[in-house]
Amino acid sequence: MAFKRPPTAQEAVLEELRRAILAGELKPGTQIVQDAFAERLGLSRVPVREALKILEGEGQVRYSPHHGYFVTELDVNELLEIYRIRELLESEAVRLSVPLLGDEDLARLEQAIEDMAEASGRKDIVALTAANRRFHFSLFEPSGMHRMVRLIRQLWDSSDPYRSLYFGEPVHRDAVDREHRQILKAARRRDSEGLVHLLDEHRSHAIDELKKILGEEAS
Amino acid sequence: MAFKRPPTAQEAVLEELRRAILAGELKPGTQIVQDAFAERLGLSRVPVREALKILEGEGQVRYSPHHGYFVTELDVNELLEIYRIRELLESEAVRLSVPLLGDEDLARLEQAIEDMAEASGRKDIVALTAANRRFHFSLFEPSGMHRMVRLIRQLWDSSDPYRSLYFGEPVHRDAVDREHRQILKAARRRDSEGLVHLLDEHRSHAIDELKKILGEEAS
DNA sequence: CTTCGGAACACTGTATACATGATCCGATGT
DNA sequence: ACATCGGATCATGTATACAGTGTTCCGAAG
Repeated sequence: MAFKRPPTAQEAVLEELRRAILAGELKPGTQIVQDAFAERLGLSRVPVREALKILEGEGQVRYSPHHGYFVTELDVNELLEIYRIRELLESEAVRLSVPLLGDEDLARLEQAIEDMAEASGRKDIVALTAANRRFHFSLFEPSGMHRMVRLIRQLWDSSDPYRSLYFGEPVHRDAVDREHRQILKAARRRDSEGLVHLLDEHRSHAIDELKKILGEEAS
Repeated sequence: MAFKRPPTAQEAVLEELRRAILAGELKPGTQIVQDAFAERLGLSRVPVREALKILEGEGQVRYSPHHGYFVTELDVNELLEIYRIRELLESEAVRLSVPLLGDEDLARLEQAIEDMAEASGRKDIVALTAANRRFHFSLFEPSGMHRMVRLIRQLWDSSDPYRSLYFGEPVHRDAVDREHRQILKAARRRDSEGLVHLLDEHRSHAIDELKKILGEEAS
C-alpha cells in the first residue's frame, strides 16, 4: 500500500500551487507572497521558493528579482502562440504514436472519456481537466518521445488556468465529448492523418472560445 | 558605469553552473554536490539549490529527491529527439522571421559569422559557441514568437555540452562557417524555404558527427 | 564464504534568523 | 503647490543550524 505523500515538502508545495492556480484561487497577475503561502501550508519559505523556481522554469509564474513571483497572465497573442506550438509538436507525436497504439492505450482513451462524463456530471472542473489530460496524453506518450511529451505538458500547464474557464460551460463540455469520441474512432482505425486533422479542429474550437473569453475579460 | 554583477547570488551561481557545464568542467553524469559548489563560490547552499532548480526545469540537470543533482547525460536517442523537435520549431520560427528581417538583423548575422571566425582563430570554444548562438537566434527572434524562441533556447541548452565537442574539431568549424555564409545569402534573398532547407542540412551534419562522437564514447 | 543487520557517515531537506533591497509616505525645502 | 529627500516598513535574498534520509561498510551469524 503506497502512500501518495510526496517524499519532499517542495513537491507538496508544488502540487498545491498547481492546484491553486488551476482552480483559480491564484488568479493570473496576482503576486504569490512567499510568507503567506508558507504559513498557509505550515512550512517555511525555503521549500516554497524552490517550488516557485520550478514553476518559473515552466512559465507558470513570472519572477522579478527582489519583487517576487506573480502568476503569469497570458495575452491573446501568447495563447495563440502556445496553441501553434502545440499543433506542431502534438501532430508529430500523434503521427509516431498511432501506429504503436495497443489495446491498453485504446482502453485508457475510452476510460478517460467516461471519467470526463462522470466528472462533468459532478461539475468537478479539476477532475474534468485531469481526465482531459489523461485522454490527450494517452495519444502522445506511446510515441516514446519523452522530451517532446514533456514540452507538450509544459505548454498545457501554461494555459491551464484559461482552459478551466473553457470547461466551465456545459455546452463546451458536450462538444469536447463528441470530438473525443471521434478521435477515439480514428485511433481505432489507426488513421494518423485523420486523427491529426481532428485534433487540429479540436484545438481551434478551444481557441475560438478562449479568444472570446479573453476578449470579454479585457473589456 | 553599470557593473555586470548580477542582482542576486542565484544568478551568479546560475552563470557559473552554465559556464562550468559548457566548458566541460562538470561532465555529464557527475553529481553536483551542493556543499562543495557553494563553498567554491563562497556562498551558502540555498542560492545554489535555487539555481539548480532552474537548470532542472531546463533539463540541464537531473534531480532525484534525497540523492541530489546530476548533470544530465544524453543518449543518442534523446539527442536525436532534441534535433527533431528543433527542426519542427526552428522551421516555423524561420518561416515567420525571414519576411520580417531588417538590415540590422542581417548585419547581426554577418557580425556573428565574423565573431565565430575570430573566436575560432583563438581556439576559444566558449566564445565560439556563444557567437554561433547569436547567429542562429538572430534568425529566430524576429519572428516575435517569444515563447517558441524560449523553447528553442531550452533545447539548445540541453545539448550544449555535446555541441562544444563538435566545435572542438577545426574541420567542423570550417564546414559550419561555409554553411552559415550560405544561410546568410538565403536570408538576404528572403528565401524562406531555401533557408529552412539549409538549416535542415546544417543540423543533420551536426547530428552525423555527434552520433560518431557518442558512439565512440560508448565503446 | 555468504548474507543479514545495524550503526556511522555523508549529503540532502527544512526551519529559523538575519541582511538587503524596494516601496511608500510624510516631511522639508523651494 | 510641487518636487525631492529620507526613513520606516515590508517582502525578498541569504546564511546558519538542525533534522531526515539514503548509503556504505563492517561485523556477526548461518
